[in-house]
Amino acid sequence: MDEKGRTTSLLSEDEMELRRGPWTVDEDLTLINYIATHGEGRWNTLALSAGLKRTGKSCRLRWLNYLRPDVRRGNITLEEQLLILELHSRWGNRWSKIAQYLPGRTDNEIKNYWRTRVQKHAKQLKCDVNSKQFKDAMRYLWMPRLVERIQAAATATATASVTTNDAYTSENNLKNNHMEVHNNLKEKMGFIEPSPPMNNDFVASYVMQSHTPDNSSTALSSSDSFGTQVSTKSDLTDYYSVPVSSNNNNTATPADYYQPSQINCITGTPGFFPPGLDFQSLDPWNLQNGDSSDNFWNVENMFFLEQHLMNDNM
DNA sequence: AAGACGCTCAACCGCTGGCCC
DNA sequence: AGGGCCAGCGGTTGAGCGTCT
Repeated sequence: MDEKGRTTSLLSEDEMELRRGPWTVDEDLTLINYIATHGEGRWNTLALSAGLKRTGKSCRLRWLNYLRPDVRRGNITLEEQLLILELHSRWGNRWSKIAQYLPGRTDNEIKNYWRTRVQKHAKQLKCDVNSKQFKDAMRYLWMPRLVERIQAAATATATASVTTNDAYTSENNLKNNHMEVHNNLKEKMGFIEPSPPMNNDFVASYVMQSHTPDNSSTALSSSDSFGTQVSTKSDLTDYYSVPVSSNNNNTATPADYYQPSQINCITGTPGFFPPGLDFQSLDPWNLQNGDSSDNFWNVENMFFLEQHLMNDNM
């Protein structure tokens, strides 16, 4: 018998009477205590040594997705949603890769978010989640709207912080967290941003890229930037190397996203938006209420998107 | 009140690639 | 070189819960 724990292979699952299904509190405590003492790794032997009648796989999953102390619980934030949408547009279903850029979130959680929220909307629109139409809708409607909501929330919090030190501290912590996420992203990509925005730079980068026509021909003009193909480093460099205009203090007006001419310029897709459609009159979002991106899929937007998809399919 | 339905998410399954012997 | 084991990944399932009718 070698030191790699091959003793586990000598026992069938039946012989070990392995448990399946939901974990009990006792099992959780056993696993936590064992890892606290001995550390992670060698999951099959860990399961045996800890006296858990679980497969190593099951132990690993329970630990990584639930018991790990740095696992973040709670709703996916707007910033996280934006990041997920963006990263998924670049890497496709590479959940673990995407999860690397959302500290504390697991690949399982992101995958579930995608399947339950994003794919649901695609289904409602009767289109494939991987179709160009849906991806366009995501990038040109959903994501810009997320940016707007994030900025609105930041503005509201900043205003409140004038009178509340605690709120100020909290906001700073939030910003620092986002900065950390984004800096981590840049660091991993080996990209040096030329002129970092002052505020939430990840969000700001969206604003700047969409306000920079020159850039539209690179990162945004083609459906190639969606797809499931793995993005190259140069793709990302293009994405972040947006010439920073005079507006580097994150005060760009998100409403610009909704101007048809600009969007057509960006997409290079004539007819994507109906001529004369006043996007600014489409304000389905309630900035004061709710926190869910689901708000986007209200009657007006659904109608508009369905119309677009129908036209596109004809 | 209760059954149907839909949603969420923890957990499982099957596969793959890497490592070790 | 080839077999066996392991960790990790993406896809899928199903229990639990809330909402609707």
